[in-house]
Parts: sequence; structure tokens; C-alpha cells
Amino acid sequence: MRATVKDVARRAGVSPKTVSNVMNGVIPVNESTRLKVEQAIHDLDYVPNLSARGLRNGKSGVIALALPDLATPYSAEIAHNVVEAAHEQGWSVQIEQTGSDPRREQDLLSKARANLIDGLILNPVVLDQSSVKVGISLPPVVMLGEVPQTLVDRVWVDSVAAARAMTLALARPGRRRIAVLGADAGRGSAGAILRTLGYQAALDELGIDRDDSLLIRCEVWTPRTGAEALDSYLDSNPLPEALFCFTDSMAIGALSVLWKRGIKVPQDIAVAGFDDIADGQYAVPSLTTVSFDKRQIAKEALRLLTERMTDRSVGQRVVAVDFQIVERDSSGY
Amino acid sequence: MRATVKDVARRAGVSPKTVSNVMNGVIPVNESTRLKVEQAIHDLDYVPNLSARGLRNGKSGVIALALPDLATPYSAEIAHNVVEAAHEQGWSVQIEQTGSDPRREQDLLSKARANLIDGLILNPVVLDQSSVKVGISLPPVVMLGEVPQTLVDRVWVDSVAAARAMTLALARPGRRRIAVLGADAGRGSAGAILRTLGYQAALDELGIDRDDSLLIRCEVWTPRTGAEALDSYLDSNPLPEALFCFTDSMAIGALSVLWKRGIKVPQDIAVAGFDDIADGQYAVPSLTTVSFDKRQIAKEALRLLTERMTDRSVGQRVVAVDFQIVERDSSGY
DNA sequence: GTCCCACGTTACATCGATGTAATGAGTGGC
DNA sequence: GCCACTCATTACATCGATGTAACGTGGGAC
Repeated sequence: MRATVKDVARRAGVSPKTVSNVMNGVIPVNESTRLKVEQAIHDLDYVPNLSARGLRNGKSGVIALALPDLATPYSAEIAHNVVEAAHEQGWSVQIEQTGSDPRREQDLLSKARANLIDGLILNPVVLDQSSVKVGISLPPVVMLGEVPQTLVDRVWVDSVAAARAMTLALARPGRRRIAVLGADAGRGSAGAILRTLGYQAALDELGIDRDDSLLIRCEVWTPRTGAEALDSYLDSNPLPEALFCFTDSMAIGALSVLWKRGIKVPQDIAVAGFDDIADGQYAVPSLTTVSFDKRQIAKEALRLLTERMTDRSVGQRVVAVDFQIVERDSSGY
Repeated sequence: MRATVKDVARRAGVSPKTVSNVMNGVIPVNESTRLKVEQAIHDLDYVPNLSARGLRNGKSGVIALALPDLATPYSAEIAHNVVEAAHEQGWSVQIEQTGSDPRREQDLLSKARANLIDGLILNPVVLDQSSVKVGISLPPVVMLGEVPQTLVDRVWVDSVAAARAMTLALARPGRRRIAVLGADAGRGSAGAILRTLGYQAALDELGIDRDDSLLIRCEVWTPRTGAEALDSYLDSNPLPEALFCFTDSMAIGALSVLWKRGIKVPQDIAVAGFDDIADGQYAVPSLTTVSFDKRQIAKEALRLLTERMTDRSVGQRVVAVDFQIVERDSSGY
């Protein structure tokens, strides 16, 4: 049977509350009694029951991280950094996959309300803001990414600026026919729309006419879907001079297709991605990409969460994380 | 303020326990009172407090999944499948990263004992079996992978057989100088040792002399470390005919190095991996690998965990998951 | 020597849900 | 019409940790 505060108290010859005081350290305890208690804790191999503590304190020490799909490198890297950063602050992280199933988000929110979760970091896919009504009884929520939300705290990378910068970089050696892979196919994905805006802004600056036939639409951003979209595009369209993929994952799929078709990267076409996932560095050829500090994203998200826990009344806060263009072989001259 | 059973009970004109009975459904409740209670629950937007329930029941509905590093594709895919499978059974998953820090495993175990966790799925790296003493007061534990453990339930892929099969496949077209990447560098990694055993068994069957200079040692199994190990190996050794990487991650690093050196895969050297991570399919060239069903691993692990929760007395159980050799372009003729 | 105060410690109530044992209402048998 | 008996429902105690307020004990001031 597990030891409880009572057992420890009995063994140390004090009251349960004193044991609690020793553990939490806010209420001063005499040195000699503290030692007795610590000895007893050690002897009995006592570990406090977190459910009981959670019930009493109204805090569980657990936050939830909701991602579309853990198996994708981007989500995985975010998860890695959030778990890491959370651990440093003494939080545990519960992971949920929302996938494309809206019921998942519901489950999540009710669990959040059920007090097992002190806060929620949410990386929505196509968040029709409907699903998350930041109600009164919800714990603090921080969103990651580009979300058309004016209520919840948010950490993001300025996609418009990043896409613009990448497009300019791809155009620098005189390339003019720059295609994008991952354009919105009607679902209204915020990410797709913003990146396209940045791309078009760059074209405008460069005096290049927009050409909608260079927008390769692709709903889901995975290597497979990216590869398929590019493959069928190339069946009926001439080869562009450059290809700006809206994620590294799609870029990896694209590289695979190009290689299979015998098209040389970067000689025949320059390729770039977005996200700077670890594998991009080891792609063949190594992938030019938009990079940003995922650890910083994680830290900022946690900071916002923590702050919101102590003060729920402040207005929406939005943190933008810097990006930079990393040029590797796939866009070389 | 959050509604509690009491509030619901008051509003429905019944006792708290009846509300509880309605929710849990084990004790029969009259249809008419059930309706009243359900109405009240809905009206008050009541959500049960999981901490309280956890305290009372001694179960939290949360299991922990401990992985070395979430950012690696292999871990990420395992995590994806475990979270998915757990969700189907109504569990939530708390993720912990053990990294190489043994204190992490300690933290983990004490949290497990602290009752916030009903069970633990552990994917150890170099588990010196010391750290996990499956003590009396620990919740059920299931280990993933090749672990020299005779106490804990385990789900694994037969690495020896898989490595043997892959080596045979690489040798089929008459290749004899087959190198491995990821051999143990002295840390005693169980995975490295077992895969090497399988490789050597195949060589023996084929009548190929073992050649230790074909064992490329590499402690950490990432693209970077794999690439570095191979790169420096090639500086001072002739090119083998085939390269069997002990993980797909290392293989991706290896492909990158080979490409940079202008060595053609598979014409100059065949390359194979292990794990069948999603990106391997889109590697350039696509990666031959040892594949196994990660969803099955997740399901088996959960099954063992669940069974062990109801009956803690059965002996160690070990579940082997089938593998198969998937030949793609990187080992083509 | 009396009074007061500060400090450490204690008893008790509390967080919310649920198992236990007792209560009450209703049914059927004789 | 009485008893036995089922079935739904209730009051109460309980899980373990901790906040609250009361309590005792010591030292210092007068």
C-alpha cells in the first residue's frame, strides 16, 4: 500500500499538515522537525498523490498540446520543443492529435474544462474559429500559427513576410517563372492564403506578372500529396524556373518527383521549402527553406500560458517569432 | 464557478450519488430520473472533475509514453500511433522525453508512482536495466524495442531476423562487400548489437567472411551522426558494394553524403535502412528498408498494458511484431 | 510574576466524485 | 392484510493533500 501524508506524519511524530508544510516550503518549519519529516519521507519512499493535490489546488501541473498529426516532422519538432520547455518549468505535457476530426477538439476542450489540464497549446489546421469558443470556463489557451483569431493569445511566424522574402531570394538570380506548391484549394487554409499573399507581394515588387497557372494547389501538406500534386501538374504544364513549396514536407515529396523525372535540382529548377525541418538539411539536394526557432516558439507559448494563468484579464497578446531564409543546395546557382 | 455533482443533483432534485450513477451507468437508474439528470447536466454544462474522480478511483485515465526524442521521425511515428490507439480506448497520453538523461527516467517513474499515470510505455535507448526497477508500487509498464529485460512486458521487432533478412536481400544480386552503419561503439546499445548479429548470421550463411572494417560505428542514430560517420569512413576506406544502415534516419544522412561525393545510388552502392519512416519513401532515391506495422506495435503495447492493469500477477509477456523487407530504388539493380 | 506576542504546530474542514450500507417505495405470494 | 423481497435512491464516509483558524509554548518586556 502506498504511503500517504498521514503515514509520514505518524512516523515523524508530527501532524499531516506539517508534512505538507515541509514539502511545499511556504510555511516555515523548524529545522529539527523538517529533518525528521524528510527522514520519514525517505524511509517510507513517500510520493505525494498528484490527483489529490490537483483536486485540492485546482491545478494539475499538466498542460495539453494539440497538434494535427504527430507523425509529421513539423509537428514532431514543435512537440519536442514544447515538451522540453514545459519540463524545464515543471509542467507535464499531454498530447492530443486533432487530425481533421472536429470531435477531437471537442473532447480536448471538455477534458481541459475537466480540470485535468491547466492550459492548452493548440496548433489548429483549418480552424474555423467556431470550434474553439474561448468560453468563461476554459483554461488559458495559446494558439500556434496563423489563425484568424482575435481572442486568444498567439505565437506565430509572419508567413506573409517570410513568403515574400523567400520569393525574392528565389528570384534573385533572374528567375521569373516561380511556382508555388500548396496553394489553397478552396478550404480556406489560413497558412496557404497568407503565404500566397507574400509570394504575390514579392512578384509585384519585382514587376513580374502574376500567373495563376503557377499556383499549384494542394490541400494537405505532406510529401505524398505534394508529390502527387506536382506530378500531375508537370504532366500538363511546362517546367517553372523555381518551385516554392509551402512546407518542407511537400518539398521533399517534390524533390522525389523531380528526381524520378530526371529533372535536375537546382540546375533545371530551384526548389525551396518552409519550416526548416531537420531532414531538409539531408535532402538530396539539401533544401533551401524558411527557418525559425522552434524552441523560441515553444518558450513564448509557455510564457504566454503561464502569464495568463496568473492574470486572466489582459487582452489578446500576439508574439511574432523571427524567421530567416536559409539557402542550401536546392536553390543554388 | 464550475458546476459540481451537487449542483446537478440539486437542480435535478436528486442526490449526488444518483447523478454519479447516471454518468457511470453501472448502477441502474430509472428512465425518468435519468432524463431529469441528463437535462440538468446539460443545463449547467457540467463536466466532471477528473482530479476528483482520479483521487477517488485511483485511476487517472492517463498513460505516459516515454521516448528518447520526439523530434526523430521514428519516435514521432510511434507517438502518433500510440496516441491514436490510446484515444480509441479512452486514454489520454502524456509524453515524456528521456533523452539521454537518466534523471528524466527517474522523474518519470516518480510521477508514475504519484498516481497521475495509470501505465507507462517506455522506449528506452540504452537502458541499463538499473534505472527501471520494476518495483512493487509501480504502475504497469510495457517496454518497446530490444531490451535485455526479463521482468517487464515487451513489444518488439525481431531485429536479428530482420537484419539477417535485409543483409540477404542486399547480397542477392551478388554483392559481397556489405557494410553496416550504426554498429555499436562501445556503449552496449542492444539494438546495434542485435542488428549486427543478424547481419553476421547472414554473411555466415552466404559464406562471406566477416570483415570488421565494414562495421561503421556510430553511437547516435540520426541523419547528422550517420552522415558524419560515413563521411569520415569513406575518407580512408574503399567504397563497399552495399550499405545497411541500422535506421532510416542514418540512411537519409548517408544518401546525402553519397550524393555530395558524386557516388551514385544504387549503381555504385546499394543502400538500405531500418524502420520504414514515412520520409524514406520520398528519399532520393527512395529507400529500401525493414518495415513493420507501427500501429500494431502501439496496439499490442496498449493491450499488454490494459491486461496488466486488470491482472498484475501474470508473468512477463513478450510480443513480437512481424517485419518485412521493402525493396525500393536505393537497392535496385 | 504577569502579560503579550511570535512562531511553530495542530485539528478540522474542504476540494469533487463515488463505494457502502441503509432507507424507502413498490410488487407479488400466501 | 402481512411478510418477504426487489429495486431505485439516499446519507455518509472516503480517497489524499492542504488552507484556515485555533492552539500551545517559548521568550522578552514591564
